[in-house]
Amino acid sequence: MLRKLERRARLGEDDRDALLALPHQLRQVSAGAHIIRDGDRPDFCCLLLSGFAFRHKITGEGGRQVLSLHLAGDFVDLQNGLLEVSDHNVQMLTDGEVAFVPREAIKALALARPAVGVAMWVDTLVDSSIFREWVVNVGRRDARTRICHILCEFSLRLEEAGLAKHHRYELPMTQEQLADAVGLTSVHVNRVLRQLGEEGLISRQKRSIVIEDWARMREAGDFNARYLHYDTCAAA
Amino acid sequence: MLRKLERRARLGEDDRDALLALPHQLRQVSAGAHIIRDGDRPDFCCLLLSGFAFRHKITGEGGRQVLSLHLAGDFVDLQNGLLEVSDHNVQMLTDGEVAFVPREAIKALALARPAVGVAMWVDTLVDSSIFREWVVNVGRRDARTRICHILCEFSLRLEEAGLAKHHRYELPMTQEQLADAVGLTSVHVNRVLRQLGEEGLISRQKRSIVIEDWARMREAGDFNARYLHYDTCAAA
DNA sequence: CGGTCGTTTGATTACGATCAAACGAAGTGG
DNA sequence: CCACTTCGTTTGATCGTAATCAAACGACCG
Repeated sequence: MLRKLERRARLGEDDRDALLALPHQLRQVSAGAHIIRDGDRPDFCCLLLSGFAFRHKITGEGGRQVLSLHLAGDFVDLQNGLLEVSDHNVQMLTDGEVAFVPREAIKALALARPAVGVAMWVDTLVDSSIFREWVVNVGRRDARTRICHILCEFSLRLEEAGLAKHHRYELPMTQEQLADAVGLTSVHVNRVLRQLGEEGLISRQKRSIVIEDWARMREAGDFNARYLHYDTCAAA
Repeated sequence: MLRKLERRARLGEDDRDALLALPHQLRQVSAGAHIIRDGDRPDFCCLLLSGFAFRHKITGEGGRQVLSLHLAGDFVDLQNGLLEVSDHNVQMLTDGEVAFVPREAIKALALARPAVGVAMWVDTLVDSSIFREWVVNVGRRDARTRICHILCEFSLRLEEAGLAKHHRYELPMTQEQLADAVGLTSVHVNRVLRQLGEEGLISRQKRSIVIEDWARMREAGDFNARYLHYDTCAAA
């Protein structure tokens, strides 16, 4: 779980020990469970140990916008270590296990061990980059392109986490949740998915997705993995 | 210019001195000048001293999505201090002055003075929060709501920076750029602006905007300033 | 004085939303 | 074990918001 952070900055032995020594409380949570709600003043931030989680916001009209998907190993809400009040919801997508780490411990760690602080910072910067790409996705791409794009992103991220191979994976969300991630209705998402299947770009049964033609899919989704910053490591 | 950072974390005298001692190169830049391009490997990050800047991405189809607006005093591209390659463009909206600070100096400062590192981290976390709100804005709100929302955001941010008063300000961008920020066409933005004027929510002449009825505007824009995190200060 | 850029207005089109309904799978309870 | 509910998926028909295409206007600039 801290393999991710280590990729983000060069950490010493002590740094790693300090991370592992973080006080925390483990909890089993089931699908749909709320971890944090918009407006809360949480006194912890949460590290996802297994399962999937997502962040989202609800508009005044009742619309939901999914903001991000989180995999096992993600520090889902590092923001909450430093910002006073949460500006969005965090909810479980599947059953899973979460470690709750006190805010103060995170802050203290960042101050006491700057290398760890920088690693966590980089982690949130990559999150930020993904948000930017999502702004582009929902703001300036048509339905088909949006969906192809997000399917590409999921494929790479799941593969990177060892949860997928050969562009074949289990979609960790319903079509309705997917729709809320790309700013469309579930009805339209369903139609586009069918069409992508007919065109031979993907095949699927239930939630299982196979990207049959990565090159065409990349093209169709206007996808460039640069924003995932897989190559970045802030050497200390 | 470092007033902003000081609001984000308690800094000591030494910390402030270290910030002011950052090596940098001043440059006058004119409207439209590119500061960083998508795909660059910059060796600096830039602090905006005067004028306005914005970040944006271009899709494969040629569409532009504006990602953020930056005011004098903003560390526009702190990401570039730590991420290897830029995932978006940064461009000047108006003439202005920019200080270029070497990447390595930023990294070194974050490691040597953790309190400053945390302050910069918090700054990027707030940026992140704004990106999330923009995802919601373009993903799940209709044209009218989007535009009201962004006009509210600009009003507060400009006022906070001392560049506006009583919900009256000079819009730092053209309607076309505004359209690219909210994921609409400039034609439609223009129509909505006219309509908002007719309804008495705003009045305007050229770029000058007055929000005539803040309460109704907030309502119309589904606007809640929480995501700007003005109250947040990570005490050391 | 033309030329460019940004704004404004009109007419038409189209993409995706909405409304509606059926279906299958999984889970619940009698 | 089967009726029944619930949830997610699928398909069809219609509607509406914002895009597109087109053109005129005003301001500023060289």
